[in-house]
Amino acid sequence: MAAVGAPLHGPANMASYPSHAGQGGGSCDDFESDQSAAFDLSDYILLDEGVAPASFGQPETAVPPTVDVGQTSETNLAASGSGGGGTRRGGVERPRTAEGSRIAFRTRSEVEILDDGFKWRKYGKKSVKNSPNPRNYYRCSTEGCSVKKRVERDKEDPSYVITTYEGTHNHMSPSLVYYTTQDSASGRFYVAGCELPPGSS
DNA sequence: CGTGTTTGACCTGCGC
DNA sequence: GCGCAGGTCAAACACG
Repeated sequence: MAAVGAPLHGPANMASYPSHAGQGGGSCDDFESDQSAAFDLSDYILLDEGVAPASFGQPETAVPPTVDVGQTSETNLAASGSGGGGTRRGGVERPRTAEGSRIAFRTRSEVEILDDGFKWRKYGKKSVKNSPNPRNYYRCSTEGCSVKKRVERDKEDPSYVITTYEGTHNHMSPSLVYYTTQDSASGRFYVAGCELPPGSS
């Protein structure tokens, strides 16, 4: 079964993964107000075996290995090309390291650009066969960070945006640094709270 | 002028 | 071996 998370709003428990514009302010109230911007995180799907993204805030033991995304009725993400060839990706399939962990989110949003606090640089746009909507390719613009994400609208419900993250940030989100903590043992980042610590403003 | 976006071309892998 | 499809590159362009 696919690791489809329960419907979520404003991923306060997802340190560096999708949220929405306006998060720069960084507070619970912001998440509430985000909803007015037509953002609703509906599903999250782990596409790849391996550790959860460091900033995802979950021990990797809690992460189901190798998820069959194709089982997700509305989110045939990796299966978008599985009709004839499974995940036939272009030549650049990279080794599955921690950098190669992938996770997809399905969010309801009017805008495709979900500001997760990181700075992304668009490097490509491609129309995909099984979807009338083009797929956009972004790369984390932080130097030394090779995290990528693909953004496309749900072919079945264009009101949903499917965002696929690939890789793990090796740095903190500029907008989340205020309320996350780093585990000294693993070096991973966890959400410490939803409010800015005193004196951080 | 610097930064980011757009867009067509190119590369690579897979199915037939 | 060929064609198709996805992913990436890079030059041109737009904007602040």
